[in-house]
Amino acid sequence: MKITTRNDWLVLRDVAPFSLDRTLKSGQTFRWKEKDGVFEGIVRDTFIQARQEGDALWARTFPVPLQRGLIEDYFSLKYPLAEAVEALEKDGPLADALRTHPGIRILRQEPWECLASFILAINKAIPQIEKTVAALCEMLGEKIDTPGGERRLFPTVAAVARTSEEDLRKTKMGFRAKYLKAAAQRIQKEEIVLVQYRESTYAQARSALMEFYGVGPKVADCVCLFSLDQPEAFPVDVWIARAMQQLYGGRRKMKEKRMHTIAQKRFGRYAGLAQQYLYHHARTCIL
DNA sequence: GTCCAGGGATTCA
DNA sequence: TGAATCCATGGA
Repeated sequence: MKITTRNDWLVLRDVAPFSLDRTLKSGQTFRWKEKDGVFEGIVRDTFIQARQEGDALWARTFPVPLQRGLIEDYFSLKYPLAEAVEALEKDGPLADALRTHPGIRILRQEPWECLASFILAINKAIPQIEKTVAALCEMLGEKIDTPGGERRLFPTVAAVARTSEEDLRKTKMGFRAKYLKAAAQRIQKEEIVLVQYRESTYAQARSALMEFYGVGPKVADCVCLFSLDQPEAFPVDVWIARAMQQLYGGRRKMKEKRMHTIAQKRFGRYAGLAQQYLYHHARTCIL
């Protein structure tokens, strides 16, 4: 990867394999918006505009320009994706998904935003999740000025913790409000630092997350995979369950426990990546 | 009106 | 242990 600048744009060349579009639309994150091929989003305190031209990723950041490290880190551009895909392609049933949707990478998100977002995602459809997350940010996020207008950061733990369940529910999060508030209050009270689980084993990180009220195996796995450097995490939602049943299940109904066993055995340290391709494939093609 | 969604807690057998 | 049931909400 070679990086140059054009005015305040960063140009990251030779990022292949990488698809900005598929990566941001594969259900990992809920705040990015696209117009005319330009994606706009907020990562931590930074507003980002990004577009892809072939094997080059163009990006600019506000208010601090040229945040090359942030871009490389968030999009996992240094992750050896070609090597991972080559290994996964040896698994026959997975080959279609890998070939049909090249360039999906696992984002490296901020853990609190990731945890909160996937609590809000419980038993919701993606457009609804996006609306609720947007409403929550609008209600509680800090304002920042950007060239695209005024935007808001994702709300802090403290901001959520001090908001009543009744007010949280104004964002249409429903029964998830008590889960979200409980998580924020516990993090604050016990001074939990979520990024510490980047240094833990997958099993430790997963079980620690499941101690949060309202966080089960699926939400814990999403947070492990999308924010805590736990690549073997394998979130099983309804789409993954269907895909696993169809590709690896045969006649009898496969239980969730077995799906995790299969993922670990067949995909190992690439399980999370395999899951992301299966998820996108299930939603766009096979089911 | 009915079913479903990047599920989890609770209740019941 | 494991299988129903309830939970809010909006789109299809």
